[in-house]
Amino acid sequence: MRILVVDDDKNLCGTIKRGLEENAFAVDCVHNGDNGLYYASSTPYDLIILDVMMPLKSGFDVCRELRSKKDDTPVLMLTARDEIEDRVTGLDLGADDYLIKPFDFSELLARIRALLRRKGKGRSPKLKMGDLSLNTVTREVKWKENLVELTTKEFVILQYLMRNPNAVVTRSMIEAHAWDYDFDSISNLVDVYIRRIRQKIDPEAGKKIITTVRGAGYRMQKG
Amino acid sequence: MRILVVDDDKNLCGTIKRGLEENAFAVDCVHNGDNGLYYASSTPYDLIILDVMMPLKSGFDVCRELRSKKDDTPVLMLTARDEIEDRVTGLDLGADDYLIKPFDFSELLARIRALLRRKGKGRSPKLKMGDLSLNTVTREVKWKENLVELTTKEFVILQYLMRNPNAVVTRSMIEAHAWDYDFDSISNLVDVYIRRIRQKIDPEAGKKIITTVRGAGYRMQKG
DNA sequence: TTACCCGTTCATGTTGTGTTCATTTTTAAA
DNA sequence: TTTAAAAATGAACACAACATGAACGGGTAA
Repeated sequence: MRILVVDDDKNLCGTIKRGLEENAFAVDCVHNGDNGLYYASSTPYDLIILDVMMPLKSGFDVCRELRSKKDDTPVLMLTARDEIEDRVTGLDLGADDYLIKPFDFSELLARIRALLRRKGKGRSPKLKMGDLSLNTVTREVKWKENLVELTTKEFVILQYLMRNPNAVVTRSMIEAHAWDYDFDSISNLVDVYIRRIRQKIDPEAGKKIITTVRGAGYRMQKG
Repeated sequence: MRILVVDDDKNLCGTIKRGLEENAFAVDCVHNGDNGLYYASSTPYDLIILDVMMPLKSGFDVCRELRSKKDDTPVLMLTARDEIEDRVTGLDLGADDYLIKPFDFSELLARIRALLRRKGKGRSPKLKMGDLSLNTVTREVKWKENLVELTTKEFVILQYLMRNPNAVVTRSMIEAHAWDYDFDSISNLVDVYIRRIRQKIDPEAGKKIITTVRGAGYRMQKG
């Protein structure tokens, strides 16, 4: 899950980024509206967090321009308290939800999850494929009742694969979802991670759980 | 457990805040109805203490607006003796309990505990995980029948972990629940506390009781 | 005042993860 | 069968994340 944070308050950006990364999101931060628009249109994000009050180009402006480009990425607006009446404006412009600053982080997280679910991106916290199950809340992965210990990156990648059952998931897709904006693509990082995930789930059956589609990517079959 | 106190009497607020913090609650204070509403709607509290008599917006007003927003956070009303007849009004508006000023602090505490229990937030006063047990009322923590002496903050954090068995609890989550509203997040305070708790429970087995989930946070396994 | 406790910060040590790279194995096409 | 590209593999390294010990300072009690 990739999230773009657009806020001129670098401090707040940092806090949000850290918190979200703890929750297995990949986060990019930019500090003005123009960069926000640029990032948003050049990369597929699952959600965009937009501060309303920014110099030069406001969150409203960014949101309006996004929607006029038929970009329907979920947008969560951050507004200061005395801008509350702007809420209506924001929602009119196509924002999906708003949050009043200062806010509690768990509240932000809850709203993000709700939005992703609503947009069909997040779905259930429990994923299951055959003998393999994954719980995004407890961060537990089980293979035939045995707990599988995965690192953060491994967990993110497996989760992404499981959210796309039966589909071929290309390396670039995995890279785009699991890493930040700037990623040097000429590397076999994804291969290495797939190997490790397979190994940890089951040293023998691993290759059957995540199959290789030569020339394209990887695939997990449902059932 | 986070509590919001709304009372225009700053002195009383301070007293309540201090008393509750000594009993392992995290407390925010605001001094008028508008701010109360704002805080209540932007942050998830476990309980709200509302003074009835406040200039501009009364406790009744705040309570009414809260409930009309489908917010069912437990509300404890504080009323002066000569406003007793207002009791009915308050309860009608959705307050859960009331207390007559001046009151005894232990009485306040008892009612808060009762409310939290009733609303299922406090759940059982006794938490248990393997050889470790924690009693929220007596504030006792036992490890294999041995009493463990924890400071307030240590107790709050351990309690929070134990209320979330098996789940990964991130640093941001711990910070949000154990500290007041504004917390400078770039610090290793949580790490230090975890270390102390582990040490006090059992210098050797500590790391097994509270496990580290690298890149995410900490976890306590049930069973 | 002095002494003490607790919450907090800081500097330093330790370890696991993310990443790179070189080499071997598999696969599909010539 | 041969060959080249794609993928798998194992090992090594760097650094960020975490662990740890010590010290500071404000508040409280003796």
